[in-house]
Amino acid sequence: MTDVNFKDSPDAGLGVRNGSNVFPREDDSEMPHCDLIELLFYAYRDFTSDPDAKLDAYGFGRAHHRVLHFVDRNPGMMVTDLLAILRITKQSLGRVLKQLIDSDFIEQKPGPLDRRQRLLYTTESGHHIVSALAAPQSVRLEKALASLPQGGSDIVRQFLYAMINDDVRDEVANMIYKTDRYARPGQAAPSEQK
Amino acid sequence: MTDVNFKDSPDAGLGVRNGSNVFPREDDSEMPHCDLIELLFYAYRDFTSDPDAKLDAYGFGRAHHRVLHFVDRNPGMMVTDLLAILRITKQSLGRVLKQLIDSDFIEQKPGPLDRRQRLLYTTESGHHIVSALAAPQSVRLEKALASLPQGGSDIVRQFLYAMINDDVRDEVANMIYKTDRYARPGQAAPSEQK
DNA sequence: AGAAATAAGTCAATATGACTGACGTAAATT
DNA sequence: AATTTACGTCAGTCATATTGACTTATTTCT
Repeated sequence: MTDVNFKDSPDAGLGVRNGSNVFPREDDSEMPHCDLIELLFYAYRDFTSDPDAKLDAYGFGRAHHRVLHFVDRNPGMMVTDLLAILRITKQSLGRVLKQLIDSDFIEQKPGPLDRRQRLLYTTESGHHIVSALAAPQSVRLEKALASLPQGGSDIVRQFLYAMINDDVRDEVANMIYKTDRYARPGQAAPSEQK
Repeated sequence: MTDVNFKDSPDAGLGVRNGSNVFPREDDSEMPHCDLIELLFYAYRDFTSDPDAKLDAYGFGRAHHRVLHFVDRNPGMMVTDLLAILRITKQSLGRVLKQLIDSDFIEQKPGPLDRRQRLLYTTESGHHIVSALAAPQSVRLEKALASLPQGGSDIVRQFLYAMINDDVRDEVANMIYKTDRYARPGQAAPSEQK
């Protein structure tokens, strides 16, 4: 049923699944790294499928997930920042963000220094849903990393990092690897939310 | 302008970008592997952005890219196989596939053994567009892999492979790592197309 | 031979996530 | 005082996906 129907191919399974050297390179002459292009597709397809079922229960989609995730990890972030990360327009974000605010998963507070800003925070229930959505992804990652030899997870980090556009790489690293309890100087931590 | 506005954070840059041990783990207590979740998002975002500009020129979207890619790599594949790979419905595929056939990038031939089938092949122009779309992605991958230590690319392959759902992992490996010149026994190779 | 399953396609209606362009408002910066 | 920035909104559109029902041809099963 989930049979993709290529197993009767004369060369099916050639060189694959044979101990430690799992992936010999195929002929690269015409399309180098084609296997990685496809592996990325499949890996991401299944990785993102994890939270989808849970999202349905709330009537949300992947767009909501992304917003929830980044707001949760960067409490007090500006709408503009979120737009730059997601690479979408204000209008596209608008509907999704409104739904999340209306359903009390995300909260907006005026910026204490710049009152034009409406800084974003997850509510308690927002934080919970983020954890619930991340859980299956964490499990999948944990299993995948566990299958690697020593130091494998650092290699994977390096690889993914190197795949990001050069011009935003540093910004991204700052976003990911910071102590995010106090995103901006003089700003309230999420735990201080009313 | 592309400033994501978190660099004035007191801890900006903490521990990041310092030589070989580029990525120390942050506090994992609340959300393990959160950094990898985000790295995957950013890496895939930029990876898929490469072909998007070129696709626009043809009036196509990512859906067309996916179809073109998999048909090109699996000449003579069935529509049903494509649906299983892309995890979309027949109706969703229908429109995209029709456009690709109408614009002469994909060709359908009745299956010689089972005449219900309409096996899919890329035309010459279809094959060319696939190469053009893959080129920037190959370059990005090449650079990313070059930045890794010895054996890094195999680790990455292993990781991505392990991220795929267990139940389809073998099928996927067969699809990726086969000699795809003769996808089915007794079937014409793409080079034999009229 | 007849029934059931499969491969492919189609119709209609709908949802989601994205887009462009224009406009408004408040607040900060120059 | 003028400009820029942060945010929001209105209106219209497009691409990609969905569900459900139905048709046609062909193969397979009993």
